[in-house]
Amino acid sequence: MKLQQLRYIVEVARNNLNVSVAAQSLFTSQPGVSKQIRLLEDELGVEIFTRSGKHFTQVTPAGKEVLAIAREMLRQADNIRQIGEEFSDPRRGRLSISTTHTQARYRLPPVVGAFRQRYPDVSLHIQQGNPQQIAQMASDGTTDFAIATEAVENFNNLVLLPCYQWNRTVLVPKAHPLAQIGRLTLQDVAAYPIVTYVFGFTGRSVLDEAFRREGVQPNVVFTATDADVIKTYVRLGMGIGIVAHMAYEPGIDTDLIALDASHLFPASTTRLAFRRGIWLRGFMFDFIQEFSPHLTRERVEAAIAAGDAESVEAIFANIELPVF
Amino acid sequence: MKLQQLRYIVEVARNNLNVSVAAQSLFTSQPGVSKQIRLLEDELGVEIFTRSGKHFTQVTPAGKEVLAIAREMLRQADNIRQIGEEFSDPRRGRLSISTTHTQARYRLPPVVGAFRQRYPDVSLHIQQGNPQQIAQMASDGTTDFAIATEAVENFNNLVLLPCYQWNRTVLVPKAHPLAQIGRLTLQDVAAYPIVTYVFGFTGRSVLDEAFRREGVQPNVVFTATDADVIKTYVRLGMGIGIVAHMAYEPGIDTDLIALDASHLFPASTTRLAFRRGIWLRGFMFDFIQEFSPHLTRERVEAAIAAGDAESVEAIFANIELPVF
DNA sequence: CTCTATTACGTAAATCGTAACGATC
DNA sequence: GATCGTTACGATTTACGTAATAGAG
Repeated sequence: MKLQQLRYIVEVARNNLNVSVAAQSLFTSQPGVSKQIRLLEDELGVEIFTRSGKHFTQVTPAGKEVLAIAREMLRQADNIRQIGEEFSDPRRGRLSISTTHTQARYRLPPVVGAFRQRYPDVSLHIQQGNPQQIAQMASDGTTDFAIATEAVENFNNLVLLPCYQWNRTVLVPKAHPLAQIGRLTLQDVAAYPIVTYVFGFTGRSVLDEAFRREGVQPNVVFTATDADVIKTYVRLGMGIGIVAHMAYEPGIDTDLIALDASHLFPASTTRLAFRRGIWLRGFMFDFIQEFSPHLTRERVEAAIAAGDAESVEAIFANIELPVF
Repeated sequence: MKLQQLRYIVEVARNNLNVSVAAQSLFTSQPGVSKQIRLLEDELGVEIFTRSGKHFTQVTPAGKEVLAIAREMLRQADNIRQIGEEFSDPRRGRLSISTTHTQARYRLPPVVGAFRQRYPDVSLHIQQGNPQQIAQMASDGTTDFAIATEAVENFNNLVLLPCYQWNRTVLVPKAHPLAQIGRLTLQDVAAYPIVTYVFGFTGRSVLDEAFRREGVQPNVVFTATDADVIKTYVRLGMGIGIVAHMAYEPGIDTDLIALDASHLFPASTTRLAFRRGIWLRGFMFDFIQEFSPHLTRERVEAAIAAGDAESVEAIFANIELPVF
């Protein structure tokens, strides 16, 4: 059994059982992959894939189990490589993060700035996506970290770290009637057409739930995945915007009035997630703490050591999260 | 990085950093091992071992971390091999168990008999030892299962399955005065010299604790690690025996009287343990259930899936264990 | 002086790529 | 007929063993 062979079967499984495509993505020849898979199967005494003539048709039951362990082993091989890089040069490396527009646009810039100053030789890769994709990327190892408010809790191989809580703000043009009201009610908000996030993004479900609970029917006329687009349409007079508070930039959005809505909708919690079992480099711990000062290395390690989500919750039960 | 290289570094670490000895135990040449370790270190960019001249002196910090993961990977490679064997021939294989004399002598024989009948092609290897050694063997992979009453709970990489509870019996020769007493008290027992287990064996600590709590000073004149020896000395008139109830064999120990002591000492729980992360073959599940009928495959798998010892306890909280 | 790791080097084996083949859709 | 995996075969690389070398205790 060779690591190479495990790499081959995993890649073939990943590419819909197409050996040719797998070979290409492995930068090697197709017969080589074919041969090595056969050798592994001979050694183990079981077929990993079932063939019909010259085609791989499915993964055998034994193959399913072998693949699961093989994937785990390859991840551990990655971990060993990470250890090598960490100890040979702790200042150089790579950090990839999948996150939403809201985080990338409003919360991450100062964190990234400070981090880059401290670790100029660490290349940072930020990938945007919807919450589901973001969590998936961290879960399957495409990215190191996922930062999101939704969906991360649906993957049970992710370690979840609560980072901060945030509330919502209603944005209106200066001349809007609501700009004169002292304290908003849901009825006030529902009286006007609303521009806000698409479902599944940036706590949109919390919004819907709050209206539903009050028995108020909001008139959502336009949705977008990010606050920049929402603000644009608020400026066009299409309606009032409901966005995450951090999306309002005081020095820049001077033509808009931000009305606090923290009493109308429950706060949402943004979390940083990474796959259980990855080996975190020093600069990764530092990035986490830069993003959320209360997430010290000790606490993150405690969260990793904790088996299940409940034990992780317990670690952070007594820690007050910042609120934005 | 090759699995072979990982095997080499693990073996060198296991053999007090002596490459020559490690090479011997790997049935290969010493320069080969040396070379491969160098190649791995070059690839990773860190030294795994520190050298002073021509000697390996210690494991580097990076090496410690690499070794931990390497050991894990090699275990997973073993798991893959197990899967191969399971699916190519589920009836053939090997099962090794470390256990105490008490289990091997009184509890296991019928289980082993039934198991051998069902799986004649599975070779069974039973190793005896003291509870500490038994748990250690399962923990480091020397054996698949450990079956013991003590010590297994001290290794946090073991999955513990409660199998049954057992009480103690006082053994006396037929002519002994105690043979006339209806219901024993601790005072009755303490009135005579006692022959029982060595400390650390077969629930001896429970014994001591029960006497201490009652403020009674027992007169232990002879200790042994197994009931056969204890019975021999009881027969010689050296004292009364206190043994596990299952050590009294009605048809054979006809010259001894067994006096129930279940009300004097709390029951002890015997557990079956195996290292977290091993892949259990079908016959292993069957062996477990043969030993403890309530340990169905479903429950064992649930115990494996549970992260920590508390979650495992919860699974068996509502299950009544057999009492012997 | 002994023990131990490294270097040197030759041999054997494994890996990989190209080309040809055979089967499936 | 296009796609895809297997077989065949040759070339390169890699791994391993023996022998010689060099550093520590």
